[in-house]
Amino acid sequence: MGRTADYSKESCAVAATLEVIGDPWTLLVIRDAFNGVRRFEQWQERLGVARNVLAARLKTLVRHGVLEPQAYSERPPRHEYVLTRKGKELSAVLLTMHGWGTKHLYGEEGSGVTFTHKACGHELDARVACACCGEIVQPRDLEMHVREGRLTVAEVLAKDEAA
Amino acid sequence: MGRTADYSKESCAVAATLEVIGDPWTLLVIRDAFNGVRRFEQWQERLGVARNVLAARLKTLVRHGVLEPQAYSERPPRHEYVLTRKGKELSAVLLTMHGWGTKHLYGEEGSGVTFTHKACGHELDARVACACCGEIVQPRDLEMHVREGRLTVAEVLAKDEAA
DNA sequence: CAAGTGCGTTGCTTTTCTGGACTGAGATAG
DNA sequence: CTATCTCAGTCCAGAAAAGCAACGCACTTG
Repeated sequence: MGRTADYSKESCAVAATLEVIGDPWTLLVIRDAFNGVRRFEQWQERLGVARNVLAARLKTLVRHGVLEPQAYSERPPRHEYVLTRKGKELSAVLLTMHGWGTKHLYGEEGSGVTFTHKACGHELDARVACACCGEIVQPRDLEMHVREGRLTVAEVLAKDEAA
Repeated sequence: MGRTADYSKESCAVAATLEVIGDPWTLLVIRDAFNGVRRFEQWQERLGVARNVLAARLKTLVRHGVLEPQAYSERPPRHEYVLTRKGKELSAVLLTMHGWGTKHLYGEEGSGVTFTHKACGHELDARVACACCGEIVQPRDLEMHVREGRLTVAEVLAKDEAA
């Protein structure tokens, strides 16, 4: 494609997140990472994504600390990519997308991918809860606010890559 | 850009969802919709997105039933776009992205956009909960499964547009 | 020493975005 | 009753990014 979309002048956590995981394929790379994929060839084969694009995605995910390269062989020098804690916490995004797609696109039968909640053993139906009061958040309970004078996405991402 | 990425052969609710909201700008269009934006010119001005791209995005969001055109003037004939129920439920995705970006990209001070949970009056810190047992879902509690023989994303989206 | 594996890079084509000008129906102003 | 303004787009040239396929390189295996 040409993903020229540039959200960097915004000053919003959603826009900043999109700057990290908003490229085409990126979220599917992460999804597969949750399913145990760790190596270039595995992603390439499963997704059918172009090799140069995959290489670019892996590079930026590492740059942003979502994936971490880990050597699994000295000779020949080979490494695999594992999810960092930061990366694992993207499961929240994956789960809500999965939930929405299951409810509104796939029907009852569900899609070819499911998540199990090991704590209770059931297939997970994800809801968003408020960390403060614990209630399930309904769209009508939301109010969005905009504040001025915050760091732009560009500034925030520069810091993020430095870290 | 050139978003040529084609997930349609996949058979996964995440991929299907990406096919609807995975285009650049789309999620920011929806974010602004939650903030009360309803008209072409408003989105265009706020986001600075190219007009043709915005027109294309609005069209596909309508096609997928995320936005609904609603006349607000007969003469001249003008309409605005309002979120459907399906669209409002994308708040879950927005909230988890916002949460991740706030935690991992912006720090304590937060970004320029916040959500308030009207039920408890606090700034919302979104968590993913299991609808079945009510527990907050930790990444480590997840297990992903792949099943065969499900509808492909292409098939599901064709149905969705028909509906 | 020939072929294979894992992980990319390089080059060329195609698709999509960007930016800006332009259109068209109607409202508003003088 | 012509001239400008608003809204909601469309159109077009050019740039940026993805798609595809071939090649490179460092080792290993037969």
